[in-house]
Amino acid sequence: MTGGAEVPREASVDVIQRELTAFARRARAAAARVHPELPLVSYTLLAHIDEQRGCRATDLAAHYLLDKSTVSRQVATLERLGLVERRPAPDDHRVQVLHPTEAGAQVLATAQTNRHAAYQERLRDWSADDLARFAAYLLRYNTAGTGGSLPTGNPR
Amino acid sequence: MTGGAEVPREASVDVIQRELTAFARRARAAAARVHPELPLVSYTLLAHIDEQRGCRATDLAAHYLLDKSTVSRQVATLERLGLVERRPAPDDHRVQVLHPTEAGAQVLATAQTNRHAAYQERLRDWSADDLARFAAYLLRYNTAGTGGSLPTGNPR
DNA sequence: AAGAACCGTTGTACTATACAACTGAAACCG
DNA sequence: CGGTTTCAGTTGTATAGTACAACGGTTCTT
Repeated sequence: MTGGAEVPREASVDVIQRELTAFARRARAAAARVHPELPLVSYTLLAHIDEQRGCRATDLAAHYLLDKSTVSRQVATLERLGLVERRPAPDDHRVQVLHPTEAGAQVLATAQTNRHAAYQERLRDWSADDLARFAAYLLRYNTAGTGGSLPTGNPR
Repeated sequence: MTGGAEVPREASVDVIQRELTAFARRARAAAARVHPELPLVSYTLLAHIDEQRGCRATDLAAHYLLDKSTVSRQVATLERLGLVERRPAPDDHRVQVLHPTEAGAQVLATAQTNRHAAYQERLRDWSADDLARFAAYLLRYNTAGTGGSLPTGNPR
């Protein structure tokens, strides 16, 4: 296998396409297993809010290619659950800055721990080198795609 | 960077987790761009039916970790669109074997071409070696996960 | 000050999905 | 053989997630 470029590009691209698709199909079910207590997308948004140390709904929409109405409702859910709070921006009354509450940070920490454990388990047999290379490839793949403007043409 | 196992496992697992998640989040939107004419999941199922040269609804459910009711409705949609047909299995009257129609095969071919082009474009700058290795890693990752029994605990 | 641009909410509609209850067919078993 | 269990698929019901469109405040631009 280490011979030298024996595998044609076409075939590799095919495999990548197929496997990434397969992954995506199952991601949802997998996510639900890891943190069943939180409505999945809400969790993702909460994580982003936390990472950013507070952000606006519009930022979330832009980052995840979601409609602002979708984000609005997700945030409303998170607020109802007491996981985020909205702080009106003093300088711009249109904006509300979102912050995780104490409870939100807690939930997030727990979920992250679980998820992390699941990944650790799944990748247990991998060598450190393989892990590093796989991570690098994924990073490369994803950042390459981020450039496109993506017309938000989701199914409706 | 090629020094030797400088990157700790933990960090790589983190990156893999984050990037795979990011990928999954965007997969749906991306899929819609590539073949907007077909309801996404229906497309996936149709592709599977085609690959298998005919299969049962139960097979689809098992393969994609979907409830049979979900598959039933998806198949119904595909049938309504004239993309698949059901042939009662002669030996077992419970079973209906699904086959793509002419039109179904056509739609599938077009969508696949588009999707393939999108992947080719995205992976244009990659060397054949990198593609092969990335493909191998994805395959390894996904097949490792397939073993688990996965209690189908999807969000509802 | 008028209009444009922006932020977020709400109304409406649709897809994807699950679980539960059901019908019909086949297999098992005593 | 006849009863029970198992299997395949459908339908009822409920929910998450999403989009688009229309709207009400806010801020910026000219």
